[in-house]
Amino acid sequence: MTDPSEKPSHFIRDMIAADLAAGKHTAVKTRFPPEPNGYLHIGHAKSICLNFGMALEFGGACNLRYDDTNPVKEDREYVDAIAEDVRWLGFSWPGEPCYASDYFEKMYAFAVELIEKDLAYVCTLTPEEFKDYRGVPTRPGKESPHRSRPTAENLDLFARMRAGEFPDGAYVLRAKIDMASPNLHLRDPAIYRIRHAAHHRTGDTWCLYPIYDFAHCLEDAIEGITHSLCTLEFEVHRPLYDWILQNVTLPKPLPEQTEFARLNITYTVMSKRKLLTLVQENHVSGWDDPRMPTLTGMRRRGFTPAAIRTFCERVGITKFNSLTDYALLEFCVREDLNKTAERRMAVLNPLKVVIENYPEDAEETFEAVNNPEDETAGTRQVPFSRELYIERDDFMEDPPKKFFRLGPGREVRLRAACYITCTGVVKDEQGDVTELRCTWDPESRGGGTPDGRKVKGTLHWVSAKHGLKAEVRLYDRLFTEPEPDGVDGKDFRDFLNLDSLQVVTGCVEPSLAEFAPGAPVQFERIGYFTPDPDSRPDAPVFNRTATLRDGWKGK
RNA sequence: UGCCGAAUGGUGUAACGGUAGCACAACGGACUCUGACUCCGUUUGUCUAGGUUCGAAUCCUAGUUCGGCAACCA
Repeated sequence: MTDPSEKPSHFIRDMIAADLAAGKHTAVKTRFPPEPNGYLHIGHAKSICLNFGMALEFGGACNLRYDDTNPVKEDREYVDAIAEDVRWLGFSWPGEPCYASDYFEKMYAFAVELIEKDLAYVCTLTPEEFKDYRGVPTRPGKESPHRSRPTAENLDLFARMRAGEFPDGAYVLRAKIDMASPNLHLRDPAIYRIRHAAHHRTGDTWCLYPIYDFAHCLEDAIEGITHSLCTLEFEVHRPLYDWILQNVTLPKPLPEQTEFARLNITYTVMSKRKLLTLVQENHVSGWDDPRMPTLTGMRRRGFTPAAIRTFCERVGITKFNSLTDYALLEFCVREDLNKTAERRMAVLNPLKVVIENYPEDAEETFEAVNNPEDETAGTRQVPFSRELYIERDDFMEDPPKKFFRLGPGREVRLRAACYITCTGVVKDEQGDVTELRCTWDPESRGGGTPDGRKVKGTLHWVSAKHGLKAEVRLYDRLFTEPEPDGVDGKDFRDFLNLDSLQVVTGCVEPSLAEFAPGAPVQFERIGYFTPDPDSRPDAPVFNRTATLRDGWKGK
């Protein structure tokens, strides 16, 4: 899929194609500019797929750039995790990642240029005064008394700000634009603030840091970005983005900012702040908790890069604030995993079955297909013996007509093995079923019989003697509300799903011990799983990625 | 009551003045050694009101609704 015409169009793809066709640019250059203050989530994946995707599609390049202009919030830990996540998603960037902090010296020079052009001034209003002077949307602001400070004095003060002569917050550099603008961002916005804080890369070199609006457009220009794609909340910043670029000396063409709607998915939250809260308050085990919408969490959960990329493509790119159904994400993983995951059998809620007419000490193996969707996946041998486990849900003592599974006197097929008929039910004092007595038909070895009789149900099973005990972590949506952060007067934590994690001990096919964390597997008739990093061959742990679709649902 | 932006089935998206299409979801059916997969079918839509036009989801006007913006955050 390298031909853009094969994909459904969206306005950004159309715009880039038009820009290229018009000769506005000779090559496309985009960037993905995360701030290293948290882990990447599925919302970032949309942006990553867009930015890297457009570059790939049009034969250009996309930079990974850390927008690290605020040392108090950023950390090295995040830098490494972000690069790993982008790579995992399947994208690469030219050379080393870029850092806004690499441009601090250049940015400083651009700030000096603005001062020299009388387009910036040092202001000593306190933050409270600053806010007061800015005014409100419906009323113009008023000009700072320092607005007319002479250029030489501005230059001197700005140099002394850099030299560390003043404490945090004492002075700020402001762009001189228009205090009466209906756009608040144009009312002489602050562009540099004093922060005596160690930066994760530049250390103590600086105590003066540029603010986003000033820094970001310059980062784009310095890197020769042609299309600066960001989310809708920056739409009102665009006039300032353009103003900065137009008022300093820069080669043309200048980068242009285009905004698109961020991703929202039902039953989850998508802000770094809220995700951080979940981590800090221990509602989840960490950023990589499989219930988190973070890429690291989804990876641990068993989501594949291909599934996430397909999802991002299907969600589309628009300027409309939408809420995408989690079911679409689930569909995308199932679609991918159905083709790639090997099948195995695992019983999550075991019910013992004794095959009365099967010799006590005998055992044999049956050949099972690893993946019906992929012949090259081959087959495996599955051990069978007199005592087995089946799923408790696959038996009903008094089943309704439409129940295809096991019941007294009923015959079913054991997947890849043989037919069995239930001949007796053993119960404990409470009357709960503890064991099933069955007989098998040796003629049905392999799953069919010479007389050609049909059975409606096929059950998965595990030989009691050969099966491995495994911890299985069943994950469900983290929230009970489709829009946990969209309910008036309620906090998103009010909607945490207390049953989002259920841990069971299952009995699994021996061959499952060989699976490595991240490797996808389908437990037949149950769902898609992957071993957790906690998993060990002698103590396997599986995370449920997604259930299988269930067309029966117990009706 | 300021500015910016957006409105197409339950959800997400396409159409670029010429038959409103696709996907997810839901429902029904076929197939089936996974009640999976696959296949077939059904239901549901252009925010409202005017206007331009042979013809409007698309262009114009007015309105309605929703989202964003008042960190020395990004």
